[in-house]
Amino acid sequence: MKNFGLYNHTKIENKIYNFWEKKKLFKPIKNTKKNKYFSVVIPPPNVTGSLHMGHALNNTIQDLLIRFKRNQGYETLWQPGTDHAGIATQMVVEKQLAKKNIDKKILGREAFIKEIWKWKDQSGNEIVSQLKKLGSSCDWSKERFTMDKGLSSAVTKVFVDLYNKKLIYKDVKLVNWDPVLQTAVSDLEVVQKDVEGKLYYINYSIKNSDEHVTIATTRPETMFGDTALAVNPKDKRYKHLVGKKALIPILNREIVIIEDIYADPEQGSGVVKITPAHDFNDFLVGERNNLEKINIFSKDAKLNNNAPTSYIGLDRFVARTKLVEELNALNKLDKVENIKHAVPYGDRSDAVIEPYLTEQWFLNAKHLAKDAIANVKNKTTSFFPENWSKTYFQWMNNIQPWCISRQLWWGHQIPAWYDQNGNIFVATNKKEAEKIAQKKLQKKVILKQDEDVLDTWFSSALWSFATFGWPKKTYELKRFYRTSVLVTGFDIIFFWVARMMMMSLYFMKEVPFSHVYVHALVRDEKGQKMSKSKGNVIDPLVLINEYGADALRFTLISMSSPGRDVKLSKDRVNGYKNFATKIWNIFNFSKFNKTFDVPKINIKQIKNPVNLWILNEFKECKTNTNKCLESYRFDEASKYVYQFTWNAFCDWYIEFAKPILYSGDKKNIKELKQTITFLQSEILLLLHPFMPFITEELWHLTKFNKYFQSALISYVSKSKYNLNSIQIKKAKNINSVIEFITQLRSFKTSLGINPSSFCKIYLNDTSSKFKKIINDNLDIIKRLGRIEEIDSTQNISQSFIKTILADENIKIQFDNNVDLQAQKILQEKKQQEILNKITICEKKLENQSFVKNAPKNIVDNEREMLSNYKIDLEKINIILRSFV
RNA sequence: GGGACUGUAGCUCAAUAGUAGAGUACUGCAUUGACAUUGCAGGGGUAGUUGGAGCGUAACCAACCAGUCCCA
Repeated sequence: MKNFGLYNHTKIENKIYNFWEKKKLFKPIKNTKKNKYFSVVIPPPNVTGSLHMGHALNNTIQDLLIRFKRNQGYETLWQPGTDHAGIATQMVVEKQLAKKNIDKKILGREAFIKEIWKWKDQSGNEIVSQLKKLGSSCDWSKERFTMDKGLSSAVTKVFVDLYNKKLIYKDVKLVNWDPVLQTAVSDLEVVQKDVEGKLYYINYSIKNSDEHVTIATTRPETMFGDTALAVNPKDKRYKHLVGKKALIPILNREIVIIEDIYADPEQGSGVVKITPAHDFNDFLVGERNNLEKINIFSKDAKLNNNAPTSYIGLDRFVARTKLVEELNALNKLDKVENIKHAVPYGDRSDAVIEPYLTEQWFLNAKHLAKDAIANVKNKTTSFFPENWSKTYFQWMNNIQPWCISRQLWWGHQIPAWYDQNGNIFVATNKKEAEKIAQKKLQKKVILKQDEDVLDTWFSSALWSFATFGWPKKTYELKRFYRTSVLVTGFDIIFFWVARMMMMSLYFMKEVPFSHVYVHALVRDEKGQKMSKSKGNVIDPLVLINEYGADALRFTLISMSSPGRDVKLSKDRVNGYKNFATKIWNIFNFSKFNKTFDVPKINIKQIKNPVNLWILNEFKECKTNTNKCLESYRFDEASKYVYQFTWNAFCDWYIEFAKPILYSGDKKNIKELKQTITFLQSEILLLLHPFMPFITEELWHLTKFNKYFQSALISYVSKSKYNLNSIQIKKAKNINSVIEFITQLRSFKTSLGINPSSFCKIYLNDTSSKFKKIINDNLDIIKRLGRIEEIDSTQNISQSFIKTILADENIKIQFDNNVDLQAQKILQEKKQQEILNKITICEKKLENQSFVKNAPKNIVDNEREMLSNYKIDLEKINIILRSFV
């Protein structure tokens, strides 16, 4: 075969991934160096999930880092897994059963959970196969699940330990209650939405008085649970009412009028109704004033026996309508205003959340937060970008008790048992609980386990150490904890990062990760959040099919600027598909021209300036890329590799290489081939973390795998080189060559001369250094500059144009007639530009405070610039004079 | 209400306070030995506005304008 054919990502990607998996190349390769390890735990996607752009970005970045470190010889583990997503999963399976007309309540808890496991085994791992499409090099043999045996026993142990330390406790409190799912949810699972609503002004009459007060509420039905009215202690208007009784309309129950700072004199009438069982603020007022808490709802948010008879059993919104009508009829409704206000919704059910009084399990997060705050403050764990630590602190400093119980079936059932008297026994299993109970009560007791399960995030919080086998002292735990970096989105800093910090510090006595890299949200090209309802969702799998995983990865990486959202457009992805094609074709070029040699090189022996130049460029590129990857500047890193590969290597170096290749100079050709081959192997290595599929495929097609006895994914680079000073000088000369060629092309274009037409160049007015550079690289200059002849001796006297190229006075002769007027205008334009620069420089240098205050090197630099500009001006003036 | 962030070329974004850049789009030209998924060249900037500190600012400070997000 003459070449490798056309680039076709669909033919490559699955094949390569299967190869990696089959050869078990994602497994860590052990080494004995203490700190030469690199580990990442995956943010476990929901089992119900399917890959969206957020996942794609998140996992691309992790894979980039993992592959980068793996190629550097680190013992590298990317720990994968999924989470059981309590509510979401239960909902999915419930819906499936509903289709078959099966009610989960009739089915019963045990059978229902069996159904969920069945579903999980059949279709729960879609997300994993999608992660593979992206190229994720997780060690799948270590895949974990938050409900697997190991994690479940870790969860139990953690619960029992924290209970025994009194950090987990039961409490009757207001919680966010989801009346549709009929479970408590945490603050974080509640979304505040701004909606159009109504503010109802209701008159409460004062007992034994003609007076009444008006209170305003958005939820009038809660008045059945009122236990007080409050006024501000400083509010003189109502001083006379304090201590008196008011009557709840319709119900005619007496409630007391109290003073409390919560009442804001500026707000409405200044009187506020207090419903401690149905409002978080009122709850606190109730605690302060020893008010009764009257619950008026049942679990599904229908009114209970505490409401008037005609309201019992009505849904909260039906009751509201009925109540408003009745109040109006009784003349108790002062007015109704339309307002916009924030209403809490459940993020899963989209139901309006009710503050609801129940007994739940809580974790004393405030206690655990102390260490978690301190370790970020002292940078044991640092955030990238650093700014996100502020968000972390803000939440941690105001942290509330974490409600960890959920009234669901799917999840870790709480390891607490009750006897018939309601005594609680917390233990790792029923037998243990019985033992404890027996010891305590001195008799045999029948125990019943708590029906509730734990919040899914409770198990996720153990992810950073439980996935390594904790509490067993495994090799993984010893080697890979603490993990190197956590890659995550800012939206789960509270949900997950903060909670992992707390749990890990408590149980491992060490932070879970050294770095937290927080990446952005992926938006559409207009900067809008992707959402199904807007219909602007771009499916990563569609992009992978169309453009290839490599192209998608490179796009996401290159757009990950810190502090910016990723605005994704298909055009960009297509652009990087072109980049992949370019890479492919450069290897085709080599194959076609038989430039492949063994990728071995003795850098010290390299003499040709173009080879030295590209080696030097590569070295700089690699240094810069590595630096950027270490500091999480992925956008910059991708820029370096892109520019080197396309601009330096393909556009310039290969063009330089052609005249050598087609010459008969065997020695020169050999050196060239060595350089090309060496750099092609290095380019594949450099690009591998960004574009793993195409690079691995080419690594095999070139047989580099045979030579290096390793697949690219696990090849550890050892090449290190420095050019000596003579070599560097030669390499730098090529920059002058490039400058000369570029400016010559530009000059031709500006004169309207066909750039492909040939010209003659006379160098007799140029410096001897420049002459040498040109003569040393004559072939490539002639070819790339389309120059027929370069003469440095003759002084021609007619039909030439003078110009400045690469800061040198050059005479050029063209075959066809040249528009001298255009040339003159061009030079005059340049003259003006230089004059402007000279003016700016001079002004600066005339400014005494600049000369006095600015650092010496800056002032010197300015002086040098000025003198250079003056030289340039003189050169142009000579040229302009020749037109006269 | 509290907090965080952003405003630079048509678009997406860079740049230690010291000569404002890249990708892409656009315009023109090119095509026989890797590649039109290409090459070469070109135009395009009152740095959101206004003040202030500073020899000097896109960058620092303040206010305002516009927008995004988080918490309540």
